[in-house]
Formats: sequence, structure tokens, C-alpha cells
Amino acid sequence: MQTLSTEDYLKAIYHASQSASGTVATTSIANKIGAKPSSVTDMFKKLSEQKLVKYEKYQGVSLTNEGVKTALRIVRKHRLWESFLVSHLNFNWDEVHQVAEQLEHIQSEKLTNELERFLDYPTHDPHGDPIPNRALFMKSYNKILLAELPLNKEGVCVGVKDNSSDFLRYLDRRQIGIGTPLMILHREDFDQSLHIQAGNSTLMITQKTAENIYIKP
Amino acid sequence: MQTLSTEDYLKAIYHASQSASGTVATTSIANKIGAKPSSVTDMFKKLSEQKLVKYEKYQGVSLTNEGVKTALRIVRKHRLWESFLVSHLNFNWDEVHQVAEQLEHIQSEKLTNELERFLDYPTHDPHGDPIPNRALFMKSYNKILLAELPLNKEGVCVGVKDNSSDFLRYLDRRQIGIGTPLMILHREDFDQSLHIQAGNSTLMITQKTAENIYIKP
DNA sequence: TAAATTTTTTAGTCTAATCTAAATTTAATA
DNA sequence: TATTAAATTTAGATTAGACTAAAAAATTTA
Repeated sequence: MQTLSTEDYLKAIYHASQSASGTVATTSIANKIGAKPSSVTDMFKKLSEQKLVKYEKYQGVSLTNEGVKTALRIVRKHRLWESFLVSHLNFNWDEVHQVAEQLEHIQSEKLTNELERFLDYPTHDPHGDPIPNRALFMKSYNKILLAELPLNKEGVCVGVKDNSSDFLRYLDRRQIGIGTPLMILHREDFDQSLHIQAGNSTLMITQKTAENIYIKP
Repeated sequence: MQTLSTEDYLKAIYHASQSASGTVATTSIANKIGAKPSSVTDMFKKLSEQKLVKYEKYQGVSLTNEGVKTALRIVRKHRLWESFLVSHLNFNWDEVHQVAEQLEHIQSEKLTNELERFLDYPTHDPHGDPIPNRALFMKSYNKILLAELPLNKEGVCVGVKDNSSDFLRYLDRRQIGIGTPLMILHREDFDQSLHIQAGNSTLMITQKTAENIYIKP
């Protein structure tokens, strides 16, 4: 069984290796975890002994198959709990992360599987991220960034790239959430700002915002 | 904030001081926690510094008001989670303890209070133990042991003293649970065994069993 | 490519929670 | 009450995970 801390490392390595390809650097994990690089090196060695990562000095780490599985089990729990918090406990999508960070470490297969059943086998969490099923398989639909959507083509918001509270609350205030229909009406060459149709209202957003919203065309 | 371990100690001290009166001995906590007495002494000192217990060398400990509050917050979470596991996640009353031991350490007032609301403010957990409300107040009805019930007087099972899986499964097999009407039909002087009416069936139980079932007359 | 900079690792230290073994205090018993 | 037994505490060691500071390797830049 993993300690709480090794689980945090595995998850961080998993997420890091999703965005960047190849091996994951010591510093990038240090930043995510909030630890010093020297501590990360120590942990890399430990995880390597347990055959959860492949580690070579100065070359960063990559997850082994077993490491990926362990990470996905944590991601699965995290996203199931987030779904539960939003759907049944009146949590807002910007409030769930911190609590799910704790709940993801609870060890009980029965609990996880029954929670999944209780939620009726959800495929995506409140931020639109896919939830691994019992076999740790997950299907992410092919989504694009709102910024990449052609003019006057309609899409539906299916997720966000930035999960920070600030960004999520910003979207709430503009009434943009999962399922909201979105369309770009006009691109301002001057400052890259965008006029968009979001549901029934039209509004202006920045390029940066458009690069953090995922849509399905 | 308490570490996971200090919470375990506070809960153990709380439970110990419920059954016995006066101060709680080092060894009794060592046994509950599964630690050596020397470790317990160390922790008593730490808790004492934090003003959560009153501790005098060789004299055992007792919880301060703040210590009781902290313990009750954990008991509250433990029992709410147990209730949730049984009522919504198909857990049996003998399966919940180990998982609730983990869940009780999750730190989120909102989570606890919303869980309570979701469960519709339950007053007792699946074993009949009272659940402290948000103000940490709990009302336990005046219950007696089945062993103390006079002959041919009817009572209703409201809880158990022994929460072990073995005992709970034993009760399951005999179809005795919270709410089951119980009546003693005959006491065997020879071996203290009891013939009882439990719901629609009559059966024989030992004195020991009768001393671990709580009933309301 | 040599020098400068950045990244990573090593070596040694710290803290919380545990342990063992020995010493001390309290409680039980003869 | 003196002795023995049991409970408790102290002293010193261990482990996991983290840290700082210094050394070593890799990368970038001139």
C-alpha cells in the first residue's frame, strides 16, 4: 500500500506526463507538490525501488505500467468524489478540489465502486475531465479549445483547462458552464479579444480565457 | 489542526472515558490504539501541551473541554459516514467501521454539514449510536441491555455494545437488527441461556449475547 | 567549445511518531 | 508494612518525509 505522500507524487507525475511528453523533470514535480527538488529526488528513488517509476539520474522519471495504474486509481477516486460533492452535496465546481484531494486517498475498493454505482457510472467530472472506469479505462471525447473554433461555428463547453477557483468563478459569473453552447461572433484583431455568444447572451472574453475552455464542435 | 494520529488518540480517550469514569490509563489507550505504552505517554504529553487533555504523571489523562469538542467532531463525522455507507452505498453494518475510520479524518466543515443534510439529519448511526449534531449535542435515549429486560416484557433493539464484525454478522444470521422487537420468554438457570422472541421467530441466545444488545423497553 | 547558468543530486540535519530496554512509581499481596 | 508485581515513564534509537547547503551534471549562452 502507498503512503499518502507517494500517492501525491504518482498523481503529480501522471498529470505532468499527460501535458508534456517524454520524462518528467524533478523541478516540475517539486513545483506541483510544493516541495524542494532534493526531496523530490529522494522520492523518485523510493518510487523507483518500488518499480512504480523508471528513474535515471539527471534524466527525470516516467511511470511504469504499475505506476500508471496506481495513479489512475487515484484520479478515478478524485473525480468520482468531485462528482458526488457537486451532484449531491451542493458544492460548486470551484470548491471541490481541496476536499477531493483528501478523499482520493481513502482506501476501499468497495467504497469506490459503490460510489460509482450510486452516481450512475458518470463518465466525466464537474470540470469535464474523464473518469476512469473500474478497469481504469477512460474515454475523452475529442475536444478543442474555444480559441481554435472557427467564426460562427457553434460548439458546446465540455471542460476547462485551468481548474483554479478564480477562473471557475469567473466563468460562473458569465454563466458559462459544462453544456453551455458557445460561438465566436467576432475576433478583434487589435487585442485578440473575442465577442462570443454564450447561451442566450453575448459577451466579450480575452484570448487567454478562450484558451482555457474546451468545447466539442 | 490535528494530525491524523492525535485525532485517533483523542477519540480513543473519549471512548475510554465514556465506559470508565475518572481518568484514562496509559495501557488502556495503548491497547485501543495498538501502540506501546511508552508511545502513549509521549502523546499524552503532546496533547497536554495543546491543552486537549489534562495529564499528570502516573495519573492518566482526562479530556479538557476543547479535547471533548475535538473528539466529538470526529465521532460526528465517523457516524455520519457510517450512516451514508449503509443507507446509500450498500454497506452492511459490520463493514462500515474500517472505512469510516479513514473518512472521519477528512477536514471540511462544509462536507460534514452537507452530508448531514443529505442524510436528512440522522440522530443515530447504523449501530444505534447517537450522532452529535452541528453543535456537537447528542441525545441518547435511555436504553438498557437485553439481559436486564424482565421476562415477557417487550423491547425494541436500538443498538449494540459490541461492534465487532463477528457479533454483527451473528446478529444478521439470527435476523436481529435495529428495530427488531425482542422479548425474553424463558431464562435457563442451568447455563444462563435465554429463549427469546425476535420478530416472528423464537430462538436461544447466551447471556453474553444478551449483554451486548441494547433495547428500549 | 568554453564559460556561465540552471538543474539535479548528495550529504547531513530535523521533526513527528514510533519503538526497545531500563528505570521509576504505584498497586497488590504476603 | 515489606516485598513483589504491574503500570508508567525515561532515555536513546529508528523511520519516513522533509529541509539546507554544497557538489556535480546538464544545458544554455557568448
